[in-house]
Amino acid sequence: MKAGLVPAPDFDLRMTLESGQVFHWSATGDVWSGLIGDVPVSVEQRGGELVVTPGTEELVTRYFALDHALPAIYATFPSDDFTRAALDCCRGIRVIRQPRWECLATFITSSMKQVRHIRQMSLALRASFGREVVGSDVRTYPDAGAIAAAGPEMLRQCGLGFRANNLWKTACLVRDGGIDLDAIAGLETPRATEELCRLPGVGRKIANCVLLFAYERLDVVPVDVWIARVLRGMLGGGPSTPAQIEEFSRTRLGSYAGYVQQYLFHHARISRTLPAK
DNA sequence: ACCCAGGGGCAAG
DNA sequence: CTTGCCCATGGG
Repeated sequence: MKAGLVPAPDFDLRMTLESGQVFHWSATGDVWSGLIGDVPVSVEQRGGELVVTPGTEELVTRYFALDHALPAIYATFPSDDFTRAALDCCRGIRVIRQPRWECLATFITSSMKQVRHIRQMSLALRASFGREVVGSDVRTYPDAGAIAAAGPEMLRQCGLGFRANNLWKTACLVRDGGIDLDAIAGLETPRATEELCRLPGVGRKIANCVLLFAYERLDVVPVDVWIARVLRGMLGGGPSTPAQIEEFSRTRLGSYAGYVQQYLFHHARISRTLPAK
């Protein structure tokens, strides 16, 4: 691999970073700057290659999951009109491999917030409680100890509202060993879900976000208001309870249902109009 | 002024 | 098993 060059077939950097998975990258022209963990990285896509900060090639490859065989994953997608439209629109989005705590904490703050607000809170938390990194405008995501030490009132000043208590309590549990985020990687998905749902502010939806984005459970589907709408459309009217929607997502979206979900989500969000039946 | 946002938790029916 | 309500904030 040439220094600073990373092969990136079947990849769309911009859409991946704008698809509501991570919230701390910023673009100047076509050059994206951010942190992968605590490593400052600059990334620019030129066709099927990425120009990256020299020395970060492997890190970038792993973070953006450039080893996922996208054509094979697409082959498992269902063939309905909704999914086809989403794929046409969003081809090249990859499900990023995120740091566990950063992902968990960020999605605890995400409840009943728009993507733009999640980004604001994330950047505020980083600015207030993260560590400065040479070569990066954005600070690291504060670890559990830093969030726990900050206390709920300080967290609320970052615009978290009622989410401040949940984030603080969860941070205390993580810091004090009440839960082991690394150990969850070794659990079967149902057990892992159960473990995550013990945490304050974590229910099925956020647990599924964390499992998909930080534990590489690519079959898991977080059902938010957008996905619920799309899946209701796929179901074709009638009464569709949350339980029915979950069931549908598990059984009808294939073995990479989490990938399908990510495409449906981003397509619905950017088109602002649900695909016609 | 009103409405909604990548929800969760708990009480009540 | 469902439905209703509250939590609190920012942006359209």
